[in-house]
Amino acid sequence: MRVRIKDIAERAGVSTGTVDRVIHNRGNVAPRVKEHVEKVMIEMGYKRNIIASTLAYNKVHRIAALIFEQNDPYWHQLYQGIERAQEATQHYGVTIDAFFGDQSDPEIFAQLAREILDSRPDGVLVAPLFLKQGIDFIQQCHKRSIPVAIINTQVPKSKALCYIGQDSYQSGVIAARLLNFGMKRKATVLLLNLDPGPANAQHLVDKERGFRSYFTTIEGKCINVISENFEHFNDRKALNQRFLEILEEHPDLTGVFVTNSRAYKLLDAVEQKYFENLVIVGFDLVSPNIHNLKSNKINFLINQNPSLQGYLGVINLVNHLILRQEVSPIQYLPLDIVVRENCDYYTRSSVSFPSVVF
Amino acid sequence: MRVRIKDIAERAGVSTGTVDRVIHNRGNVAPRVKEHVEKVMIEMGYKRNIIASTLAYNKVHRIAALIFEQNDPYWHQLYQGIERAQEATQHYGVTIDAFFGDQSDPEIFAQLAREILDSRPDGVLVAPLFLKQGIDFIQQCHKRSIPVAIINTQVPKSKALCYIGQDSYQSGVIAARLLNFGMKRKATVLLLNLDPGPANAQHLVDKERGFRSYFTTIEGKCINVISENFEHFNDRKALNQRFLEILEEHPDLTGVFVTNSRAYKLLDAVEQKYFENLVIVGFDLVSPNIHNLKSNKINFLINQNPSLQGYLGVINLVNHLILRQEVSPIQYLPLDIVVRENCDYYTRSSVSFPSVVF
DNA sequence: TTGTCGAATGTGTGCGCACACAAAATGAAA
DNA sequence: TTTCATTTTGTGTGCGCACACATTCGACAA
Repeated sequence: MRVRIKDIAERAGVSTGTVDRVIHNRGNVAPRVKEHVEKVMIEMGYKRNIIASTLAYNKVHRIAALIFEQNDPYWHQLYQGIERAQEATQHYGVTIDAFFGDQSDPEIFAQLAREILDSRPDGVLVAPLFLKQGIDFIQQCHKRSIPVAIINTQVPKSKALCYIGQDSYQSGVIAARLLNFGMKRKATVLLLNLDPGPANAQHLVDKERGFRSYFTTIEGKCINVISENFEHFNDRKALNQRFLEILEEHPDLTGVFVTNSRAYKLLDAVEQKYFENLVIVGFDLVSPNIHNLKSNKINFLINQNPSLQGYLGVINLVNHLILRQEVSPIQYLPLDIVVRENCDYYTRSSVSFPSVVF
Repeated sequence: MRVRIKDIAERAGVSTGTVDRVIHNRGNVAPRVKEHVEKVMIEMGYKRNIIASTLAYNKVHRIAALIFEQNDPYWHQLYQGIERAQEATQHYGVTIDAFFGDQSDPEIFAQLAREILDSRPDGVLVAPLFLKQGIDFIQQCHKRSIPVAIINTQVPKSKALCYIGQDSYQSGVIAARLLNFGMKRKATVLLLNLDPGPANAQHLVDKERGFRSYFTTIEGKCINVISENFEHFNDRKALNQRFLEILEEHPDLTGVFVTNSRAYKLLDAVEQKYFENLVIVGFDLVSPNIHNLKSNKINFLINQNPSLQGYLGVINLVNHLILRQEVSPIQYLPLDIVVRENCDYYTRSSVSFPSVVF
């Protein structure tokens, strides 16, 4: 049988109230008594019964999540992870409010951040897509002693509780390694940002650094890395035109690395025949990408596991807030290499989320 | 606020005792009353408060785990996962007894199985390495209404609660795909079982089937697949000799697929120079393998994630026993492709096991 | 009508803990 | 010494549920 407060109290010759005060550091305990009780607790190996504790607290913990539009498949997956965590933690009195920003509008992000701060949540989960506004928000939370779990985009030197996501630099390295597999001695590879641009998005910069660095280390090959930012990724005509220009400029192009989940946009915009000799590496198991992976148009996808990011973000907040556990500040998720043959096992959600807390 | 039994009772005009009887199907409730209470429960969206329920049950759930020697790195990792699950679920009154078998002795397995049955556990976790003895054990548990979670080795048509592990067939396919990357038009590949043999181990058979099937589907290549069982994998001299024989026989050998976690045994036994033009694919992130991966001697490892198997096995039993959740009968873990560049992210255990149940 | 027996229903207690409140001890001032 | 404020310690209640036990009801026979 586990040791209870009552057992400690008996052995120490005090009441349960006193033991309670010692455990919670409520003060008003004679120093000598406190010391003694602490000794007995260690001796008997007391561990708080989280079940009973949670029940007695009878408190609601509100977590606010600042993420992005649900109609983007990537963010939708992330939100699903959060919902799963919500289910898993509801018994502990956790409620989650999600706020959905706009990927192309930092101002909306800042506005939502203000709303969240006004609502005084117990914990915050944030994807700080915009570096400046993100840092500011995290700072404000820190000032109010609200723990913050960061996902998706790592913010250096932040005062957050933890970061959960990938090592962007290394994901660039992996992408390079994958492109390198079938590559000739001399070739050109394209790094393509289908994104508003790396100006305010550090992870794109990191990916490029990792990508380029890999090609400088390999021996016996001479790879020319070119990079391109293409902001209006929904304009298929323009994207098609630009890509054909690049192809013409670089007839030895053998690989394309799309730095986010939008590889499918490229494949949608440009005629199939141009890809026949190209290796394509992209990110994320969103359905249009999976479709292209299965029909051999995309060769590799790197899984960022957004749903796990959302799930673990919440779980870590709960671990901190309720279970009062140590939370490790940087939790890099694996860089899953996904090909046609192992794709299905990553998309089944039944496994990745254990239905159990602690 | 969540709906409580008390709320249901009030609204239905009965006592909490009656509601309790309805919830637990204890009988002795007038049919009309039962129906009414059920209706009110649905109306108000009642959900059992697992925290309070667990506390009130005040029951110890004993889980027995039948696994294998701890001094093998693979099984050691699996045991670590079980220990982690033990920590995570101790608050729910779960205790775990581990029984360690011998990989080369089915009789010990059977003996331990008997011991476990005698101890009348509430749930069983088993790695049925030996098909016959495994099926028998699962059968016996079923007869005694003890739920069984199977890990590591899938047992077809078993009456177990669930299987958690890899799809062996598909892992063979992936291995073939990985060997195929750098492969010439015409070549020989070796499938090597460093194991007592596939006689009683279905997963080895499945892996070979998957492996061979891949090479029959690819076009434009002519790959010769040879397979070899080598039981005395600890006899370095013999292993070296046999491997050199194979090399001599097949000068066009370009790839080796070691079907379990013992790829490092081959590299230990044979001189390095013979591997220079060989692609090696193995299983599992055990430290001698990782070492060889980092020094580029092993090219790919497929991660079977034994620790996650152990962890999820326990978690699923808990989900079934305590949380009374539906458990999906087949839970294939991803076939992680591990190379030098993403290896580290798989070996960090901080992430894969969320510290939270439900 | 009363008594009986089984079914139906209600009540009370404890699980281990958090916290409010009551009680006792201490110590300083009168 | 008494008084009173302050610190220290003890007690009781509730969190939501499971379950044992107490009570009431209803049908039927005597």
